[in-house]
Amino acid sequence: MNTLEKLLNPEQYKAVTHPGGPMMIVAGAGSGKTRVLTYRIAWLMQQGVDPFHILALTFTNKAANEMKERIAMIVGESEARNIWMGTFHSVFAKILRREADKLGYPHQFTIYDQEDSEKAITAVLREMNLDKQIYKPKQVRARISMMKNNLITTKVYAQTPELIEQDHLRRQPEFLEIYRAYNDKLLRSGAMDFDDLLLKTNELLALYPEVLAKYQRYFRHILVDEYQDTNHSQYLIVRALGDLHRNISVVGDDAQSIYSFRGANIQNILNFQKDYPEATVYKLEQNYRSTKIIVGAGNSLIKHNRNRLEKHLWTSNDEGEKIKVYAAGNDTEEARFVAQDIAENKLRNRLSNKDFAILYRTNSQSRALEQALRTFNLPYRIYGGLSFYQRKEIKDVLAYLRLIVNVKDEEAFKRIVNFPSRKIGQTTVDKLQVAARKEHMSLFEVIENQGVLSQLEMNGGTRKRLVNFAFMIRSFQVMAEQKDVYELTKELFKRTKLQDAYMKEGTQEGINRVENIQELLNAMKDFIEEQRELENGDDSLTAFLQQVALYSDLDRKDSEENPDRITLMTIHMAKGLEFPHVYITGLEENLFPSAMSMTSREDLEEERRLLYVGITRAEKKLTLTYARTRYRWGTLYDTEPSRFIDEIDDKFLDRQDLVQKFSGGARSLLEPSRFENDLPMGKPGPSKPYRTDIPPSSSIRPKRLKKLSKANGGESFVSIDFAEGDRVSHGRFGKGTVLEISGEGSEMKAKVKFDNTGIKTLLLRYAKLSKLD
DNA sequence: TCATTGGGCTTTTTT
DNA sequence: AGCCCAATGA
Repeated sequence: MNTLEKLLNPEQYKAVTHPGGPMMIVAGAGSGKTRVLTYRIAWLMQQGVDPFHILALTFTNKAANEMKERIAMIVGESEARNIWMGTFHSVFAKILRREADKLGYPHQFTIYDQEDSEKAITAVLREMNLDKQIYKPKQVRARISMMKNNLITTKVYAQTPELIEQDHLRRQPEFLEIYRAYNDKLLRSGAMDFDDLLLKTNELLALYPEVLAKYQRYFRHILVDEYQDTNHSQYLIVRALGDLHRNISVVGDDAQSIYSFRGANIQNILNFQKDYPEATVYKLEQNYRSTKIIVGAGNSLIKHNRNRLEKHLWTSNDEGEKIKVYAAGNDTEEARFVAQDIAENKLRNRLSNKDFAILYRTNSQSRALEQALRTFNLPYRIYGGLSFYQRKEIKDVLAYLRLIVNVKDEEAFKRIVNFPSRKIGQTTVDKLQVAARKEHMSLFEVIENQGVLSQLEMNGGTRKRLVNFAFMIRSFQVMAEQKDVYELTKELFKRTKLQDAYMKEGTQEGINRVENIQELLNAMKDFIEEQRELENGDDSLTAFLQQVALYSDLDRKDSEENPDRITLMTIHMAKGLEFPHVYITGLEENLFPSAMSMTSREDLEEERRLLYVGITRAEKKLTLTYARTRYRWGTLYDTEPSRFIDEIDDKFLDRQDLVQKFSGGARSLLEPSRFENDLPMGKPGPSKPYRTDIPPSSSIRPKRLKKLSKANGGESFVSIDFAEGDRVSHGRFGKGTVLEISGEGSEMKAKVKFDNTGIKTLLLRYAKLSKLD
């Protein structure tokens, strides 16, 4: 028996050493799917396959990085890093960048995120004089996205009478025209949206047989993780690229398909054997993650779905505790129960915060939970919602960089042309947009084109200011050739007076924004260092922007200061993760299952799979909660417990909700929970080991997230007293001596003379400064 | 052109 | 309740 055989169960072993040709691994939750993929890739390499010839597609960047690390431990770092591994989006963005000119795009094309796309659509509507009430930009974007994911280009669309008819029935007869204008705008902007990254890859492979042949020869082995969540566009790419060698391995679990709203097509996995008749199918049915109770509960729930592949998940793990079901009077109490339960559990069983996850259906549910956790001084980390790179101030700075890299980028242009104020208003931009469309140019080309610009009706001052703006961007371009991202951004920040613009607001928010930009600068430094450590690293501005565009909140590194935090996230984000103790909250009709999903069997089945994903995240103990009343849009609604609770076999459940008295809920309706305003800052107790430093503001979400990330810095450094003359050490600048301390609280700064790097003034809040004894 | 304010809309999930 | 945006006035 060889080593590999000892590490794997028989079925896993067979899959790992599958000789060649198409194969599908149907891998139940917690059955060692990642393990199999990892070993399979390592095994291939040990068989002599060159890492350059392996393409491994994952669902998140995080999954890709983790897998790479694990492979590196087996075959060595230098080999592992040459595997083509990443998300569909990032891998094909890279390939598209190489081949961009073939599609009429610049190599430096921008990637539009959802917000950019939506704004571009809004601009199209404005230019076309269409009513935003009838053509809701969000809806239009979603429909275009759906079309692109199914390879329905404007051309195909025009030839499909049913679609045109649909539009008339939907009272959106202009949809096709909007779709066209939007694409035209993207092209003129040298920009692709997320869906384009896949669609254009398909176009590239279809239009250029020699390019297809090149990559077909190149990728001798293709592995796809989370195959149940691939959409048609992704499916076609895999099929095209794999057609020569036919070494396609797909791994997935139809019971965990939860992304149909994003175009994912569960049929891809259900039909794999039809697509590849010679395919071998392996089934991983032993669960190594969870207790018998949890596995059993998951099975009993998913049984209610009709559309699925036959398999039976089992485990030899302990029986475990029954799943507690708790009903709270309202959402605040639900949150309080969860927080209290975690606090007790932690003490009783000597657990860490990171052993717990609180999952929910919608991001908006996180608010109440956050507040409750703060009340109990439990440190937590929220994933999702607005990621760092989606914040206004960050996008502002990035817009400058985007424009420097690609002057055609229209969304970037509009974002900053008048920020900080240059007295270039909407009216002027409208005129530019009209001209750009007419001349088939980008906005930037218009303002640099004397002929076109002089035709426009505007006063000389405005025209001059536009020319100045163009000149400034051009001068930054020159600067970008000599400086790295970090240096460039610092200089840019200074010259554009962006800082003043934020500070001028005179609000805490303005200060926070400047701090966030400081954090962005740190991220840039990290990026540069990281890339320079790599042999074939790329620390260019374009590379940075690309990474940032495809960055997801899950990719965010754990804070170094306090990684021990409770995880809060949507179930969607939790896919692929596991935690000893899991709470799933808000199990109510119309919330989970969502009200939007109750019209069709397919949608309802997807909601059920979603809960299945949630349940199977738990290793040891699972708790399900719901609230009898819940605030939605500011009004209190009565709720019904989710039908899914009753679908789980009763023998796995501890139905505390049925024995609870009704008192809690009813009273709390009359008087607001006494915990509501009882926040840690209000009464700072004597011993609060988990102080998270979050103010009890009723502030908006981004601000709160921001404070959370800031809290890391605060926590470990606020307590450190620096004094003049102290010897200190800094991660980047090395050792030095404190010359001066100024400012107070979060604004406290230290002027430090570093032995090798000179004098720097650091904001103690985020400077990674430590005291040397 | 810019700042303020009230009305309307929102919450399904995300690379 | 909170966010975005259009309308309004300076």
